[in-house]
Amino acid sequence: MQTFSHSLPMLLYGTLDAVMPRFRKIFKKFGLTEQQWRVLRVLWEADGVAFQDMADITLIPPPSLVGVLDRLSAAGLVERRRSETDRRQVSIFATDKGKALENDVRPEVVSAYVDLQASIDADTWRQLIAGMQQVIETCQTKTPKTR
Amino acid sequence: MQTFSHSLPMLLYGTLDAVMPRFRKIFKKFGLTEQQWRVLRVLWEADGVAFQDMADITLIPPPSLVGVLDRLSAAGLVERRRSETDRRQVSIFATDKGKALENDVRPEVVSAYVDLQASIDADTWRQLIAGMQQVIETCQTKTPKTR
DNA sequence: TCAAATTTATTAATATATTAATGATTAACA
DNA sequence: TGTTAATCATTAATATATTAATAAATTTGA
Repeated sequence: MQTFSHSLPMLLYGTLDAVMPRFRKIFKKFGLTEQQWRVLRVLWEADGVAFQDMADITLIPPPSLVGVLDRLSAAGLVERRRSETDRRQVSIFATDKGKALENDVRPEVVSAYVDLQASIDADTWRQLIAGMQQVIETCQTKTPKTR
Repeated sequence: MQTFSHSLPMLLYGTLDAVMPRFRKIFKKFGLTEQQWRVLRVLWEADGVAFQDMADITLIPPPSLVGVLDRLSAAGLVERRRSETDRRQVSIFATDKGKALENDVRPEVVSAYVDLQASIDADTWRQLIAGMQQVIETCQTKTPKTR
């Protein structure tokens, strides 16, 4: 079973399973899911993001993003605005309520992230990050995005 | 956005998004989903696996595994057998039809995996694998499994 | 200019993830 | 021994992923 469990995909899944529960616990404390947090995290850094860009940055597939935004809208945390120049396009904005969440949620998330990073040898961490970036770049040059 | 997109979780998700489509295409060619393939992959190596062990090895959460096994059973690829000594426990076995799939699917998957690995510098690959193993081990010593 | 092709967000259908709860069984132990 | 606690697979409810299809809007090219 060694080969299987030590394969790149299974280790990627396993690392996420090891790392994410602690973050999800924080999100849940504020009534957020992981995907909802990703959307807000992006808007806090630059409000007003095109739907497609949001999908690309958060890595949430467009059909899933529709539902995530529906629920964030229902919670009064974000709102959609249709472009005047091209009425097919939609941009997403954080509401005041959505913006206000940042001060509560983000410090805890940052703290957990700092703890995580501190628990790993610095060189190992750097190589891990660099390795993933290389895999991503290599794959997308071999299989360029259709868009 | 750099900080966010270069965080460990987002890079893990991004790497999976970069790597998995090619494999999923192969699975689909044989009518399998990724999770169904994982279950069969385990049974091909050692038939007759306890439900709980299957969940642990495949990283499929037990509630999801129930459905995966239901569909694999309906397709005639695996079967459940309840333990005689402890009737709570269930073990999973591949049927002849399930076993027969190995010769068709696995070579293609192995080939894609070899290609993937060959596209990445050997040292980078090794460090990537080692880094993830270290993160997994570090996290599970700090948060030992409840079971 | 106008019909065909393309883009954009969305819907649809099915599969899986997450968290909590449940029913059946077994273990613990007073 | 009998009752309580723990285990195991499963169900339930909701959210997300995957793939294909669709409706509305825009672009393209003859």
